[in-house]
Amino acid sequence: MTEDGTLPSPTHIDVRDLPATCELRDVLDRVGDKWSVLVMALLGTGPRRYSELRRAVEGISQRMLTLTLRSLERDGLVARTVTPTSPPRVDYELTPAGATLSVEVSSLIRWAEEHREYVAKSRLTYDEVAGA
Amino acid sequence: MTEDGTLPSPTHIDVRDLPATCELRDVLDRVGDKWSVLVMALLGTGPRRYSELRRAVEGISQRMLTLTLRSLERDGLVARTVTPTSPPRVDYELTPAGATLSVEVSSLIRWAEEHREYVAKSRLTYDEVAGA
DNA sequence: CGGGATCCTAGGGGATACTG
DNA sequence: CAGTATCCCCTAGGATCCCG
Repeated sequence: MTEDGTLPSPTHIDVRDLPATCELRDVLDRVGDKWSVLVMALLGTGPRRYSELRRAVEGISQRMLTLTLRSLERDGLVARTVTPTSPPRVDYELTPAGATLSVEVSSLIRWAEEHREYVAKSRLTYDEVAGA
Repeated sequence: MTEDGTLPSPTHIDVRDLPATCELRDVLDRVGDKWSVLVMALLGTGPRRYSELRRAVEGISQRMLTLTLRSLERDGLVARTVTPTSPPRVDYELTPAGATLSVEVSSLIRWAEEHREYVAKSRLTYDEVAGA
């Protein structure tokens, strides 16, 4: 809340744990969204063209890829470079700030890879107990 | 890569970078969702009761808190303990696997905190140029 | 090739009310 | 206290077509 700089009411508990939850949210939303994390991780390995990203992220629609890239660009995490050849060529690469995020995101993906089976198993067990 | 329009090396791109994108997705979705990351981070500092979480995560609806906790439990990341006193008491804590994720998630939050201003500034600049 | 503009639908998620 | 159940809105996001 409090966009004007005034601090939120000091009466609440959480602030020590999660300072400025609300304001963090929209930064985290970028990380949290469906595609950004994949795109960031990919760009972490080097610049990519639009079409490369489209093929690499497999399953993303051109609309969402564009939207994702725009948001990332807007947030200063990705830089867009247009080379007006014909056909046109557009490259995307991480900014320095983007690179630092990419590191975090990549370790998140690593976590997901390492725990994929565990999670799958947990779900089966849970559903089994609850379901039937 | 290639300065002209020709393709770089053949179909090399994604798989080694993002193996099994599709299957990773539903694990990442848990991280990516709006509330899980906050809840995980909070639980990373110790067990919490339902009502504590509700107040701490401030802004979450009881519905979403329950849903979030259920998913996390289902994924084997959070353990639920009911103490049938009256009034009833329910505690949530991270499982060992959950704890490892909590670490990742927390560093993500730290990133968000550290770059909040940068992101905000970037957005202003971008919007300004775009002429919104 | 790299997008913008449109249309449209599933389901994420808030508000509110009820229960053991 | 710790949920469950309903209603309902809204927008994330896929599909499609077009354009420089």
